[in-house]
Amino acid sequence: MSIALHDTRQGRKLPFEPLVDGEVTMYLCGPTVYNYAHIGNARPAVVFDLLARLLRRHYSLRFARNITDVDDKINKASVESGKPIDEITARFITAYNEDMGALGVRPPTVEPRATEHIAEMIAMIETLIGKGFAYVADGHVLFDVSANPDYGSLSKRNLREMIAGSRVEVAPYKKAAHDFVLWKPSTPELPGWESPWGRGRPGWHIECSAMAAKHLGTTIDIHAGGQDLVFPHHENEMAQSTCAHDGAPFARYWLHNGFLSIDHEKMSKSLGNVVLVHDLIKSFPGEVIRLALLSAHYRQPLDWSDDTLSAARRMLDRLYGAVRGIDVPADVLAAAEPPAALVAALEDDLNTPKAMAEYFALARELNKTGDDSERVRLAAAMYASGELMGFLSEDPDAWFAGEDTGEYTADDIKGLLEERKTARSNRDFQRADEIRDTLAAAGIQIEDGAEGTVWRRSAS
RNA sequence: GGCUAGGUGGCAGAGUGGUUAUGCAGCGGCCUGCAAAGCCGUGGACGCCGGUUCGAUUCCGACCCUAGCCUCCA
Repeated sequence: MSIALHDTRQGRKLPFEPLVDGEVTMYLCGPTVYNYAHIGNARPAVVFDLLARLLRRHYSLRFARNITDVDDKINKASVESGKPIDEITARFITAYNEDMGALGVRPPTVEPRATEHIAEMIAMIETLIGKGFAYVADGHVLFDVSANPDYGSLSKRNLREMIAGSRVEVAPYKKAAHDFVLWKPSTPELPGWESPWGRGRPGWHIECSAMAAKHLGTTIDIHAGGQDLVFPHHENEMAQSTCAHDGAPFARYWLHNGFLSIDHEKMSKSLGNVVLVHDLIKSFPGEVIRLALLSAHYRQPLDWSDDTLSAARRMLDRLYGAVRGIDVPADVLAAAEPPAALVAALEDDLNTPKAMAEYFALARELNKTGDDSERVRLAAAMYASGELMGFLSEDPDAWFAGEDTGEYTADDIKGLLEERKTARSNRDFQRADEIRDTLAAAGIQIEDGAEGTVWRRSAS
């Protein structure tokens, strides 16, 4: 077993070795809870859930995914909706976990909330001030980027370029344009906590540094997130943590997933093309959305369109079709393993397209063989692969039955198929075909197999 | 303007210095009462221009194009 991961900082694929033998720590930047998660938010959750599943095959994994529940966007949402902040954050934390759960994302080991770690943030800020990496100015505490020569090594940019490219007005209390806020004052109506610098709230980056240190330790193995977080968020986290911890490395491997676009456009409120997972799961099985998100390699850009989902649906139909009608005893299932080639593909920097190709190869092998014990063995491997990747969690018949549209219930269909069976045995093919056509018109396809007739609702 | 990734067959999307990706769609066949599903076979590709090489889609350089970041953003 050897896992290789692409590290953003070094810009290449590296063999993965945890700091402590047999144990892995991983931190993923989670949601800011002011709205429902969109499909772009879901990509890192799904991708790194898959990585977590893979890592757990070999290691004891401690996986933290934070919740940002103090943020100016939340404050804004509160003002706009007239609802208290607690109500908003509670609602969207629940919604996030439900939505991600529908996509097969398993809960992380810990899900720390920013508001429950204010003391740790204040302590870390005090440490940074004490060591000369931060300064107090006009009620704010700022990180002094110039005190950290390593700044820019993650996002591969240097200070001169950043200053030249800066389009932001520099706040008057900053010593330098690129210094960023660790703590800022709050007005009475805004959420705030008492601190050595007065009542205020944390800056955008310190929460992750504080929570990662508390729950995973000074040096973590894997830090993951979306590509757009590389700068400034992760660069700043790395600077804070490294400086607070006397130069101890913050994250040993930095993983970033590529951006998701919608019909070749950036997803944005102004374009009105934001796709919410909350809405999508009303129309599509979670596994279809999950596969759509995993259909491209995680570091590649992914363009989302109607075709993405229908293609994923057809792929899953093929997988479910292969295992349909095969009873796998529980003990066989428990002992089953995914094919080595599939695992190897995932262990090679999460090569999901390659893994899917191996998955289909397994399905083909299963479809080909007529040997019953072999079919059971291969079906068990199909399910074991599904367990690893987050697919085939449904009963195949239920999968193909889909959502009951109300036109024909499963019992109605069963009755019609009985009638058709009789007609066929009487060689009354006209009546048999009539029934088939009737069902087809309602979106129900039937398949006559050696073991009888099965049916499926075709994708809407 | 700077930084970082990309540009692969009808579509999606891996990968490789010379030999099949895979899925969907197409075509031919098998199976079927006919279909469907499945199986077998099959056509079709590596942005452009140079260079290295016996040989490049794969390595190097220039160019063109696209995306992300440089500002809250997964």
